[in-house]
Parts: sequence; structure tokens; C-alpha cells
Amino acid sequence: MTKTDYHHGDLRAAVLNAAEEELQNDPRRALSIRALAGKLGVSATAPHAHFKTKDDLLSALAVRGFERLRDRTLRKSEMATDPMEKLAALAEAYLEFSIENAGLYRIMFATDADKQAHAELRRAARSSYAVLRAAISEVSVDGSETAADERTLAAWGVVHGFASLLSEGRIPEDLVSDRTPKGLARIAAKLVVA
Amino acid sequence: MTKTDYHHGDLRAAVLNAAEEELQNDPRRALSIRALAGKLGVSATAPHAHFKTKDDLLSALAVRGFERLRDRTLRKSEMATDPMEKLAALAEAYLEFSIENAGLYRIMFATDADKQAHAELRRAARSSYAVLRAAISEVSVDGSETAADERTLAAWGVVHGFASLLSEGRIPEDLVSDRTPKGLARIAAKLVVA
DNA sequence: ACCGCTAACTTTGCAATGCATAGATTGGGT
DNA sequence: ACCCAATCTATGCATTGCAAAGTTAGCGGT
Repeated sequence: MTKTDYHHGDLRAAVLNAAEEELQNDPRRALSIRALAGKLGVSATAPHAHFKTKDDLLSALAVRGFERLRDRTLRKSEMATDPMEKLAALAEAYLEFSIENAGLYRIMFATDADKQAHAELRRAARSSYAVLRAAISEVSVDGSETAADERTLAAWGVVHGFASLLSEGRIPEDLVSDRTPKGLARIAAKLVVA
Repeated sequence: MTKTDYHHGDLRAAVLNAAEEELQNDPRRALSIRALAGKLGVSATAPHAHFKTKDDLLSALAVRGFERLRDRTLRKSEMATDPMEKLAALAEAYLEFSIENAGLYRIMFATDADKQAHAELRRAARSSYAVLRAAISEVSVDGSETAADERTLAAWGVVHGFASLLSEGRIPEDLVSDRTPKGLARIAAKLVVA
């Protein structure tokens, strides 16, 4: 922070924080760089110094999201001892995250541009994946490596699918009674482990 | 078609077709009403008469998508007699659709706005769901109704999850050897039916 | 302490876009 | 034959992402 506020201090982080806040308030509304800048009291194009394009901003947000997702699932799964419980806890944490951070989650998996090009983003996504992979390995100690990989992919598929459908309100309430993260996680875990 | 081309004839359908074409050419590029209008040789705001907002256009596209998805999965699954084969065929058709119509698929499940408000869209999505539901029922004749519902949801979750991950290029190739629709469908079907 | 360099920020401008409004055109129903 | 409602055009406006050029200030070397 300087006396005059010509230099913001850490505008990059401030923009990311403001963006997340905006996503919390209105998860489905598209972000606007200019709006964020205005909210922070800087000129409309100031963020451009830190994010060359809007995709860069979205990618940076996605990286944050994957890191949080990893931390959260990891923390929650560590609380369980039984492998099966651990898997269920993982799925539950994943779904909770996708609900509570719906806006961020949407951006994480949005395919608007070539975000998959960002190395850092790939790494962050991988890191989240690894948590799930480890839990699966514990459950299926007898299976082969490729079987575990298939199971991991399937598990991610189910949970991610649930999360997607949930966020779009596309899980009919009359078909599944318990649409809470816990209930859906139970279904997913049962499916994977059986 | 009139002599003078003041009246286009069926601009609504033409816009939808042009949009789909655009999505084929560049599945991740955002649609532009004005660009579509230009492509069709009408004024920039002409489509506005048929689609009050852009969301209406996207919703109409999504409806088309769900109808095609339903037809395609239905046709493909009917070719199989064995219930298990039928399920696998369904999953495969679903994944094929999501790949070949990546742009349309993205819009179908994009949660940019309150598309879930459109009754017609909900009906179309339901219709797709029903096809899967029927196939699941055949597979698990012994289970209870709620079990079948859970399985259906899980099945949709897996397949939709795979499709999403696939479209985002987020299925690591070194983890799963066969990333084709057939290979992934096999994994999904195995998971659901086991 | 001074100076220059560079990153951070502002200003300005442009093009694309969605949308509203008002006006022109046309074909169909009465 | 006539009206009118649907369809399309013309115009204008606000928002947005982005580029280019200028301004400011912190920081390191001398």
C-alpha cells in the first residue's frame, strides 16, 4: 500500500478475490473485468497488466479452485479411517465443494477456451485427481493397476457427473429422494466399490 | 420464399441451422447473434424477432440437442437385444454424440442462465433421460424401483461425467488406454451393471 | 543521494456484441 | 380491397475485451 493509491499493492490477488466474491453472489453471471476493476477502484484496464486475456483470469481462478478442491477433499477424507468411508467422504466433500462454490466450479470445468493449454492449470487438476486416485487404490488393493485407473476415472466420472447435473438442477427430485451431497455420495461410492 | 427477400421464409430455423453449423466449425467459440444474422444476409437484429434473448436461442438449440440425443441413443440401443449390450450401446451412443456435437452438447449442459426455466427444454431433457431409465430397468429386473432410479441416476452421472471430462480433454491418456466412446462406455456399463 | 529502468496503472480509442425502439414491408385473413 | 399483425430494417445505446500510448512510482545500481 502506498500513500497515493496509484499502485494498488497486490492488484492481482485483489482481482481474484473480487472475482470469487462475485461468483458467490451470482454464480451464473459472467464475470466482467471492467466491473471487477470498478469494484476495486482502479481503472477499467488495470487488471490487464496481470491477466493478459480474460482466459488468463479464468484460468487463474480455476487453479485456485482445484487447489481448494484438493485441500478440502484431502482434509475430509483423512478424517475417515475405513477405506470405504474415506471414499464416501471424498465424494461428499467433492459434491459439497461443487455446491458451495458453484460459480467457481463452473469455471473450473468450463471449456470456453483453450484453458487446457495452461500448464499450471493441468497440474492443479492433476493434483485433485491424485487424491481420488489414492483413495481408490486403498479400496481395491487386490485389483491391477489399470483396474484401479479405470475405477478412479469412473469414480471421478460419477461424482463429476452428479455435480454437473446438480448444478444444473437436472436431478429430478421425484426420482431420487436424497439429493444431498451425503446421499449422492453414498450412491456414488456404492457404485464404485461394488 | 418471396421474390424480394425482405421476408426470409423461415428465419428461425435458418438461424438455428447456422448456429449448429458454427458450433461444428468451432465448438468452443461463443455464438454471436449478429454474426449469424450476417451469415444469413439479414440485418443484425432480425433474429431478435424469433428469439427474444440470446438465452432463448441457446435454449432452442439445447432442445434440438436433447431431441437428437434421445433419437440417437434410442436408435442405437434398439439394435441390441441383450439388456447389457443395450446399456453399453446407449452409453456409447451418448458419448459419441457428446464428441461429434461437442459444441451443441456444451450448450445443452451450460448453466449460463436460467435455462432450466424453459418448460420445453425440461421436457426434452426428460425425454432423453427416459431412454436411459428404460434400459436400466431392463437390466435390473430384480431390484426395487428406488434401486433402479439410483442406478439410472448413477449411470447418467457416469456417462455425463465421462462426456464432460472428455470434452474438456481432462481424461489423462496415460491413465486410461482406451479413451474411445466404446472403451469408456464399456467401463461405464461394467460399473453400473456389476 | 541521485538516476534510470521497469512494472504497475491511467487514458483513450476501437470493435464486437446484446438489446431496445421506431419505422418499413409484406402476406394473409376478413 | 383493406387492414393488421408478423417480419424485417435502421438506428442508437450500454457493456465489454483489448490494444496502444502516456504517466507514476518503487527499486536497484552507482
